[in-house]
Amino acid sequence: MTPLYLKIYHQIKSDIQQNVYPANAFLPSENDLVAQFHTSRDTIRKALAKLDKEGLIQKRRGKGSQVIAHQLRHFPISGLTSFHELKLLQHFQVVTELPVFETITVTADDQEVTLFPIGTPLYHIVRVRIIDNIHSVIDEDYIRADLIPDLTPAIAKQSIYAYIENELHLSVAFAEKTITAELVTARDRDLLIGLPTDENRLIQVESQVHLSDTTYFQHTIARHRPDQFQFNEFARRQTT
Amino acid sequence: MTPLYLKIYHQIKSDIQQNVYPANAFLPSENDLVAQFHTSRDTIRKALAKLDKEGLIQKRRGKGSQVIAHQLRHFPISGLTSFHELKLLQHFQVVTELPVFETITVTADDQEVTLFPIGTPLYHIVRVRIIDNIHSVIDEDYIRADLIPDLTPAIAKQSIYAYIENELHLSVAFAEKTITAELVTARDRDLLIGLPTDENRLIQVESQVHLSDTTYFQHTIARHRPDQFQFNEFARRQTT
DNA sequence: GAGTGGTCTAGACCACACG
DNA sequence: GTGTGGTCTAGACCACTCT
Repeated sequence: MTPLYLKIYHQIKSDIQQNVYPANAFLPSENDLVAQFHTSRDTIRKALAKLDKEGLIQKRRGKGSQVIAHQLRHFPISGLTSFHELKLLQHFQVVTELPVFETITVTADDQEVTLFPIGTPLYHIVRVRIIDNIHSVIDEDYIRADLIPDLTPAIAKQSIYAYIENELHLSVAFAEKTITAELVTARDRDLLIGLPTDENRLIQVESQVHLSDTTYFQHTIARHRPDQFQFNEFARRQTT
Repeated sequence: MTPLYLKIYHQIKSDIQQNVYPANAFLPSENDLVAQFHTSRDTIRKALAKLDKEGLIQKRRGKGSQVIAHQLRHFPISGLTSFHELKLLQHFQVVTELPVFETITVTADDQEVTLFPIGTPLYHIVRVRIIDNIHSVIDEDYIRADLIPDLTPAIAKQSIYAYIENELHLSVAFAEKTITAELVTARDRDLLIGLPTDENRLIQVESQVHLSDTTYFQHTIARHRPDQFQFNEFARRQTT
């Protein structure tokens, strides 16, 4: 059963996108929405809080909730959305290659890279994403094999997250991400066919991903061809 | 007057950082906290929601609120925090140069770059940040001069945000950010003294910043030396 | 003064985890 | 069953904006 506040959130979000509430217009007041949806103010406020967090509206005391006019029609790449889901939103032709699919056990050497304890059984998966015929990204994954069993190359070529969430019914909760610019290695040049020779760095997005019971189950290193990389974010000023 | 839920948030956050609640431990239940702080459950839940959003705790239905053990002791560079504030958190020696400080009026050419309408009066400010003796960042700002009057080079060398918020009492609300890797220009080489010649790109963080009445007042382009760039983020999986 | 969103209260029922 | 967090209600008072 979907919570009521989420239904209201989706309704209002849809109305914003359909221009029922155009950019810079004000939504009905919270009291009006209470009457309109036959619910309590707290429920309305939860729906509006979610719209606010995502950057669709700006709330102002004494005035109302105003629809934000976005400069760039961005879909945030932020917020832990997987590659597969991202590509569905867009209309790119994507081919995935799978140069590495193996199971390993963490050694002292691996430990520093993966941040998993020695002895942990892992899947080690390397995928190359070819987007509209350009070798764009190298995705390297280390995934705990005891928690995520029976991974197959077929699943890796589709969506690992869909398998984790829909088949295993595990809940992915949060990740710590770090974006840096790293020097190109010989292996990078092997995998990213067509990378111009004067490019000396790739943009790296490194993530440690955790389940909702806070167990750390996945380490991902995505290395992007620099001219194909873009990261968008909607950020609110901290209130502290 | 600070709202009660923020006081409770700060108290619990401090307790987490002081290891009163160590990593992986559970906080007292919401009902216990209600008794402890002599308040209502909703107020406690607001405080916990803020801790959850910032990645300090993970809430789990039927179990409790667990302190997240962070792999990297990160302070998120995310969330619209200004350069000046960031540097205060750390202990770097920072020198700011000010090669450009001028007022301009937007022309047809500028419009595409700044996204401001033709005729808008702007401050155009370029700052170079030298961190621990390394020329690390070029900050280029376009700021609406009608909204943010009387800017001076002295203010630009300190913190423009402190001036906006503490002197003008305006409220910075949100920004749209885009991170890309851009080709180095001749001007970049002039300003970023010491940039290695084999580096062909800078990491660019472009932001459109808005006030709480949603007016767009600042366009910022920060270009980082690639070996000095790092961007950290705590991201939760979208519930949609 | 009227209307707006921000905070706070006190209570209810539900879904889930665990013994 | 007991305890946990998740949702929802109905009401109150406050701070702010605008006329």
